[in-house]
Amino acid sequence: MTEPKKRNKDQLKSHIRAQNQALILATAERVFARQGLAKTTTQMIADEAGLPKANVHYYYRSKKDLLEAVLESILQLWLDSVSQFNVEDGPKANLTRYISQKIDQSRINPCSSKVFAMALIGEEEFVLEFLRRYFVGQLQKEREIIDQWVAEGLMKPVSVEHLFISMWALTQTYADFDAQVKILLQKDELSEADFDEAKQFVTRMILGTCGIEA
Amino acid sequence: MTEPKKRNKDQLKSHIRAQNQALILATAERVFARQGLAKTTTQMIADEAGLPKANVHYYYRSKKDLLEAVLESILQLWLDSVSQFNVEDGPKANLTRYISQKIDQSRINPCSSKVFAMALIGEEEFVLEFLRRYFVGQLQKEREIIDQWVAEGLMKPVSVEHLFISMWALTQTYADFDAQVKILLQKDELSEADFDEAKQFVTRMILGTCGIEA
DNA sequence: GGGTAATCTGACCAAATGTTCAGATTTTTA
DNA sequence: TAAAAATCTGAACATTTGGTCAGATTACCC
Repeated sequence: MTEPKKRNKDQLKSHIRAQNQALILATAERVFARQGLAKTTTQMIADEAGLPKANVHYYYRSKKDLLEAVLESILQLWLDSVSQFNVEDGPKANLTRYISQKIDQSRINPCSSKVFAMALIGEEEFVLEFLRRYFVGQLQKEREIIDQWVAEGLMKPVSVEHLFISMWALTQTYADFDAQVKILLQKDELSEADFDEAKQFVTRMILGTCGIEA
Repeated sequence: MTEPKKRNKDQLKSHIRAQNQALILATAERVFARQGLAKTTTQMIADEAGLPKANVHYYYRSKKDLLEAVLESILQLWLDSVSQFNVEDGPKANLTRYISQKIDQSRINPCSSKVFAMALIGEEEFVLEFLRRYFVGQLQKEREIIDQWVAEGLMKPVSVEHLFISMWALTQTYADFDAQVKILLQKDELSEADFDEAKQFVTRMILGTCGIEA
């Protein structure tokens, strides 16, 4: 069966499973990002992973299952690597760190970013459900913190929703639409320096909007 | 043949052709935006247009041809409706107008915006070629104008590339990732008022970055 | 109204693709 | 080491899909 019962409680013994699943997930993410979600075939993923197609289907029953597993790993990665706001450090440090972490993510793992964007623009129910479950509550927390900062005179009042929409748009555009960015910047590949410039530009923009001195 | 010789010089007489092509293009754009480029089948487009599939293929030899025709019409629309910078009016009026026009476009024709974004994220050669041919030169013109404004002390010096990347990201996110925006704003549909708010927010942000008083 | 060009369309086809499955092979357990 | 569980895989299948085509129908011109 595709979901075999563990022989005993120590499921770590099944390292073959973990290893192959990781290989398939990483490969699938890359192929999805390069080819687009619908254009990608299980055959492509299998070939690139060096496995027969039937073996891929042994671990992931359907293409949809595989895509959702990829999306889940992407979302998990993000939850792990973007830290939340903490009131004490104030708006400047928090916003700067948030933007820096988001852009680092886009640079270090552009495939993740692109697959997520593709799923979002294609309105995949899986990611919409995640956003509904996670982001709405998250935004509420952030709103409270920002309100507090505003009350303390640490920043100007701004629309929290539009602020986050803007930060997402600005930080992800460099990964998601890298083809466009590369053409505008007239570069074959984006260097770390380009991302650092982007980081500075976006940070200055956001801090300025919040009335925070740079 | 698919490319029939016009019977006489007055090709306007062939209104059937023009009419059906327009119907197919408009329908295709809608379906592409809703389903994604690869998931869309010529059958879907035909059904939604109320035509047999073979009739669609009579006007557009292949799916790729049809997609490119759609993209071309989208790009043409944009060239027509976003006016260029003119030095005399100064940075504030120009930037404000540019942002306003871009967001209006996203609101009035969300399908166009989304199809373009899908093609861009999928790195369709057709749009990349357009960007190379058109945008690079366009950016050069805009850079000269902005340099002039900076020299006249009308605005702070900024990276023109990042400025335009930012304006594109900010103005299009409301159409391209409307699903995400709707969830964050907790609305079923975005109203004109939402877009106006976005317009103000983005404008304030960009003007601030350029050191222009609001 | 007759002839020609243009348009339309049902039927068909070849290729691609997601998925299944039976049996071979390997790994783990007892 | 033998049984059992897990993993692997070539081959096959059903469906979908882009695209074709011959013949019917309609529009247009003289």
